[in-house]
Amino acid sequence: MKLKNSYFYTLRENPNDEESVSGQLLIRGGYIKKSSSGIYMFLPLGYRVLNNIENIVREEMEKAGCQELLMPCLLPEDYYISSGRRDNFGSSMFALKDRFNKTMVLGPTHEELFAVAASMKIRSYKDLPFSLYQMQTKFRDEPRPRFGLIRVREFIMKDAYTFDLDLDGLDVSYGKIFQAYKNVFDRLNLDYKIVKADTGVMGGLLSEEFQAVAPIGEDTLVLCDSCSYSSNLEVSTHLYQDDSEEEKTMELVATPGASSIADVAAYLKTDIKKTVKALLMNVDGKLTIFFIRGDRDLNETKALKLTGGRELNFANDELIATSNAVAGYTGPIDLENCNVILDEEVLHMKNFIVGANKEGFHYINANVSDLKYDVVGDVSNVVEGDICPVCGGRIHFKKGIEVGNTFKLGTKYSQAMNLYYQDSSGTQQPVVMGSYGIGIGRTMAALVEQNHDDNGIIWPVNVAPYKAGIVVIKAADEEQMALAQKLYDQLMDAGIEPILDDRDERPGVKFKDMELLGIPMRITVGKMAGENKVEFRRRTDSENTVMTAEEAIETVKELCK
RNA sequence: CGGGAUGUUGCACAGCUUGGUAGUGCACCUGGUUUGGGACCAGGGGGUCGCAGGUUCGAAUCCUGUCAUCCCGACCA
Repeated sequence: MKLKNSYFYTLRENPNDEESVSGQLLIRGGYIKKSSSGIYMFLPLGYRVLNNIENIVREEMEKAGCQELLMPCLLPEDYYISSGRRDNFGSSMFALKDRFNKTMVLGPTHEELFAVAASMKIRSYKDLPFSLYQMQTKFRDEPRPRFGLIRVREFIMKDAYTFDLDLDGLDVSYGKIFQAYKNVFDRLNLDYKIVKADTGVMGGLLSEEFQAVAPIGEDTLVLCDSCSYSSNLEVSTHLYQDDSEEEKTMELVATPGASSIADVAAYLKTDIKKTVKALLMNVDGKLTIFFIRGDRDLNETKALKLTGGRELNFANDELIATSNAVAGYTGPIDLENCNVILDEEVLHMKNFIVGANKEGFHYINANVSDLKYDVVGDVSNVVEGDICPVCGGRIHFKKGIEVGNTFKLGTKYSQAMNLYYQDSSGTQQPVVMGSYGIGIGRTMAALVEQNHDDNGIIWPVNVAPYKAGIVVIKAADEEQMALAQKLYDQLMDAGIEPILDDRDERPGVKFKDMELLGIPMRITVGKMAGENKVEFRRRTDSENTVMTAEEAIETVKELCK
């Protein structure tokens, strides 16, 4: 691409409405442009990067034996009603009416439709296994899109689906795609972790996430210092430490004005870890009170799973008033008319402090035998320094961007969508499915988050929109232009399309743009053009290397391998 | 959906408190001087001040409503 007469622009300043580095750099480099909240144009450069990532994903999927197809985006909502997911997605699904007043939706993910496609092929056990995938635009009406391409409402996802006879078959198919995903992210040179995760709205038996490590990530990855334990915070567990104190007798003490757990601990001059706090929640309209150690947070995913609830919010005063709980002083001693849930960790605590259900009072030296509760379960979040559930090492956190996700779905969708096969004994059996996604745009953003400096993006060679850039110092100089053109032609012949900056700009502008864009290799054609000499430098280098034009071509070819 | 903020030319912003001819930097056009890390000088083009009402002789500025965008939270593959 020659910059003169090409669609190309860069911005010198950061956009005022973008916080993430990846969003800022991609916008400034003219890769993407926001069209509305969470919806972006992929401009020529951005589209090339997107295609490069897609092609790597495509190659690995094909290698794993997956076949590509293309599903529609616009679907009757009936598919999701059949699977029972219409309500799960709720308002995060874009819906519209067609001219016959039929409700259509924009697909947020396509398990249902793939099950329909699979049903065309599957009659007997001899038809299995196989797998399908597509690169396609997905729509999710996120409550709060943010961070450039990281959380958006319209995005391209590579989604794949496997169809198997049984769980053993699923394990094999799952393993193949899982390996393909590792290959993809390894090839992209992404710093990533694979973590166990909640199955969420997808349902099923197992979910694992591929998380690009980045401070801006919205997921918390729980990792062990000494083993390979890795898990999303939403499903992480830890080993409990038993308090070795002798049990004492519970005692009522006045704690005037101390209604927050931090106040209570300070007032009684105790470690906050010796306190048990109450979280008064509304689970599907029922007052549910969770008791967890004072320094921990409630984990909503676990809480909902344990209670079997669908929606969890803080309880309002009206709901609290239906019980004898006293906000700020709630304790699991004598609660009535509510569901009382004790975090499992409390069973390992001794002589702790709890609310007395009496304004201005707490109990000290409480023990589990003093408590009245309905259910015990793990409902709290792990914190850094907790004990690894696998090896006993210490836990630490990292932030991650979820770029890929794999699910063992089991038979949830095949049963809902009537996808059965006949086994060798002639009986109908539900097909066992798996589902697998990679966010292409999100992966692009994650790469920028991990690969940039003060001057701009630093693309890995295999996703860069152009692998090499030729900067002509003086475009009006015929000798320089002729050599630049020669380099351009030879790289084109080698199948490596470069950028040729033939604009009538000052050198500084050209260098800055090349760096902002993140072009991995730069060849500068300047004063030494008459001697057939150029300067070469990689985006990560701080110095130029002088070499002949031929050497420069060879170096580019070498680094592109 | 709650809380906060912001909408002024392609981009980034000032002006608003205290109403009176629409500003600055970058980008763009013309001319000149420059020419190896975002040049300089001179001249120039481009804006229904998000939108709709209202107050006023007069509104970018004050009031009401509305829309959009961002941030925190809720929510979320």
